[in-house]
Amino acid sequence: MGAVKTKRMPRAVREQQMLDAAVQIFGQRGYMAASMDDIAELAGVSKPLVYLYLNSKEDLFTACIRREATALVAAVRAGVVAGLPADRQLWDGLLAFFTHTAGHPDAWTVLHRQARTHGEPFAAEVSALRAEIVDFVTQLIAAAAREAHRDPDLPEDEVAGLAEALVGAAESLAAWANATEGVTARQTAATLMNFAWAGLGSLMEGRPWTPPPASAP
Amino acid sequence: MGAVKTKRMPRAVREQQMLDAAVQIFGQRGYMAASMDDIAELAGVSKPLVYLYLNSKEDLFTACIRREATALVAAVRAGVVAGLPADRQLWDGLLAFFTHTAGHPDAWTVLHRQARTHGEPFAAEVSALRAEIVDFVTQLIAAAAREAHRDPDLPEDEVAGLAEALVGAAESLAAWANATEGVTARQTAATLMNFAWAGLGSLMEGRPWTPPPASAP
Amino acid sequence: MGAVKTKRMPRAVREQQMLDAAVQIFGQRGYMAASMDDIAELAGVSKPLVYLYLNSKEDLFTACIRREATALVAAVRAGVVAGLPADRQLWDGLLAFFTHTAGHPDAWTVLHRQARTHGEPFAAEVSALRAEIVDFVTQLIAAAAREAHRDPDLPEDEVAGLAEALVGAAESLAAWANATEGVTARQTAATLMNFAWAGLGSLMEGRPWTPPPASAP
Amino acid sequence: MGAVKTKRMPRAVREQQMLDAAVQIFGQRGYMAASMDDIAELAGVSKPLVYLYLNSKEDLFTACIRREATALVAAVRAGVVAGLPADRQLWDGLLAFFTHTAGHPDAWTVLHRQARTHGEPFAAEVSALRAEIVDFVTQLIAAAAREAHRDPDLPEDEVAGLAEALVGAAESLAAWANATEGVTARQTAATLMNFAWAGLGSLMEGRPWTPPPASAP
DNA sequence: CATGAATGAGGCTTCATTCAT
DNA sequence: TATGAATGAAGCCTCATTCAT
Repeated sequence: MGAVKTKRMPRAVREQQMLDAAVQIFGQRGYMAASMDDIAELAGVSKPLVYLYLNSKEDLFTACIRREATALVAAVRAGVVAGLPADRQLWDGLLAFFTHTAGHPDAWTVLHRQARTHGEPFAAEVSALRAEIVDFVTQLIAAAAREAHRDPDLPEDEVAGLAEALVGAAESLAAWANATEGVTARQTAATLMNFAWAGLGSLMEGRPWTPPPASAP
Repeated sequence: MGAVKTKRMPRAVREQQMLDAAVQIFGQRGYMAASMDDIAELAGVSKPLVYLYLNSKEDLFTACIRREATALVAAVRAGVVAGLPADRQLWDGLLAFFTHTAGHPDAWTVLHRQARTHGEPFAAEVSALRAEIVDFVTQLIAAAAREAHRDPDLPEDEVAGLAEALVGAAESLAAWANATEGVTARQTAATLMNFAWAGLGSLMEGRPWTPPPASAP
Repeated sequence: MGAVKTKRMPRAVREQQMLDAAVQIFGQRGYMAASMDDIAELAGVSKPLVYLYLNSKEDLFTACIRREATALVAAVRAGVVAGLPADRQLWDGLLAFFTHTAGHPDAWTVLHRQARTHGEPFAAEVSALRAEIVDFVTQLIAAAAREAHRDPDLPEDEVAGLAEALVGAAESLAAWANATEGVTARQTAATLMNFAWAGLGSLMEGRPWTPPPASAP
Repeated sequence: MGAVKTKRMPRAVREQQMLDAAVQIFGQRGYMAASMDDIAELAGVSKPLVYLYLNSKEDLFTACIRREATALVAAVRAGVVAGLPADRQLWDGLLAFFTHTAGHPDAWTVLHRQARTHGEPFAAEVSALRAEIVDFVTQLIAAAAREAHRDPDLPEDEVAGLAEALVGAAESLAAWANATEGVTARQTAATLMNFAWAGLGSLMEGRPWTPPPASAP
């Protein structure tokens, strides 16, 4: 099922084939369990060529992360139109996000699970991606609050926390959706929008909620 | 750094030491990257003893998962008082959850990331844990709705979806809180409570949110 | 299925239990694949006791060989009555031999296969057994020839070769009979007696056979 | 002592070197006691190369058995000329057989002792070899009987039994000859030929032999 | 540009054997 | 007499990585 064995391709193309194979193997088997043999075979090239182009397993994995992170951010960016209202932008962003993760499940596994599961060279790569998305969501939430004329009373901390929670939920849902049969990206996005927008409180007459005081030790 | 090298301990004690070491190593390095050598050394015993008591790397990992899953469920149960109002129960549960995950970060990594990242013997172990917690949350949400006299109109599906999303967000936040300096369990719990209770929608005049129609392809 | 676990038995009895277990395990699994753990467990004692009584795996194996070799020789001796004609003695010996090997298949495996398969400490033990039996057969053949008044013309070398061939065939047949369902010791002995007595030549008018001259190199 | 260390040989050649080494080590030490390290060292290569070419200890052993079984059958076939009388064919076959086993003692040990001593993957391999030889001998015996005009009265069963016994004796003798100083293949073949042709009965007036009735228990 | 040949290092697992009680 | 606790050593196997062509 690997790439058709064609000889003498330009380097850029060969590299992409290798990355395709690597993402698939890394996503399905995990970083440590993936073997360079398997990747080379799936890519339809010999192992020394993989080393010639991509140096080492670590570099290869890093290249995968970078390529897929870039692609994911680009997909989300492409889905959002700048001038629209905040909730519409959030919806569009989520839809683009879940569409991309559903379309590239191995890539999402690599980014969400494998890269974070293994030590420092890789976790940092994903942090950039995540930071960018959290930042985008933070701005949307702030904008939404502004549009709703709630500007005076929204502490920056709380916005950041909400954004973090929303992104965390989205990440979780993306993995869950990929692992579950018959869930579309639209459905996943709608679930999260409902959760975020309506909340549980709205079920209960909107009365605000405050934590009880910490009990004495 | 490892356990003090004491000779001739009863089997039960040694087993716990081994599990302690294993959780730490598995949590920090991942299942595949963890070596039985390292675990044995950290536990202060020789490798054959680890095999004598715990059979194989796979069995050792499973034992870790089971022990930590049991401990986590027990901690959450212990934090919740049955008769109180639903929102208070949810708060108490979340607080206990985040307190436990913050106090046992390696254990949480093992449960949340490592066990899920590697195939079927392990994922199933965690599913039981997760199912139990989702169930608990589902009942709380239903109870909350009942308390708020919203009983007629809450489809079971929606409650289940909300519970899923809430648990997913909690899982993500636990990992995030462990990875972030200076975040207390109370803060993490409060963030999630706010997100879940107030929702984003309450920021915006409470108007319900509906997805736009899918654009033509 | 191991020996019933009874405490405080006299040493001699315990030792026999251990040897019983060892013969069974060595016979079924082979010397190298047999583990002292398995033997101790089957014998119903702890491993250190095995070492206390029998020193080492090598010594244990040697003890097995010696015990079984002695028993086999004794069985054959007991089956033969001194004064009878040579052919009757041979028959009785073979019958006793095949009866014993059929009744103690693991012991026969240990003697015939395992002991010879592994290096020098063990092969020597079995050689004594074999030498004794070959010698017995040699004398019988010589006696038979004498009874038949063929004394002048039977070179010692040829007698020895015939004895060797007969014993070899018997060893082979014992293993084959144990591995084959529904073959009795009598049948096995009869097969060999027929082969030895009648020979193939008797099928062909008894004309003697002589090797062709070696072809020039 | 090992093969001369020549680098970069074509795969087929290296594989034969490895099999040579494996047959020697397996034959001298036994399957379980042989270590892949020793085999690799004797072959003059690193262990991973052995695994790359031959997969596993089990596969390596099987490859040895197959190669040596094939070679032995080929040697016997080459020694026999089809048109000659049956006794001459049998003699030629035995001579070729004992010549080959004497020339390749380790190979014979592998086939006769090691392969049979260890369980099912291997025993089956040798059974094919044995079956082929038994078949060949069976036909020769039948042909000999026919040449001697004994066609009416030779039950198939008896022919088969005689062939079994003859082959068993040959196998035993081959091992014995290899273990005994100064015995040539010609001598071994002659011993067996005499035993088979003349029989012991011819020493004793040719009177047929019948077992005494079983004694009452 | 591309690869067949080759390996050092390390991981999982098991075993014979001993000590301290 | 008897054993639960413990380990040094070794074996099978795999992998990332490099040469020489």
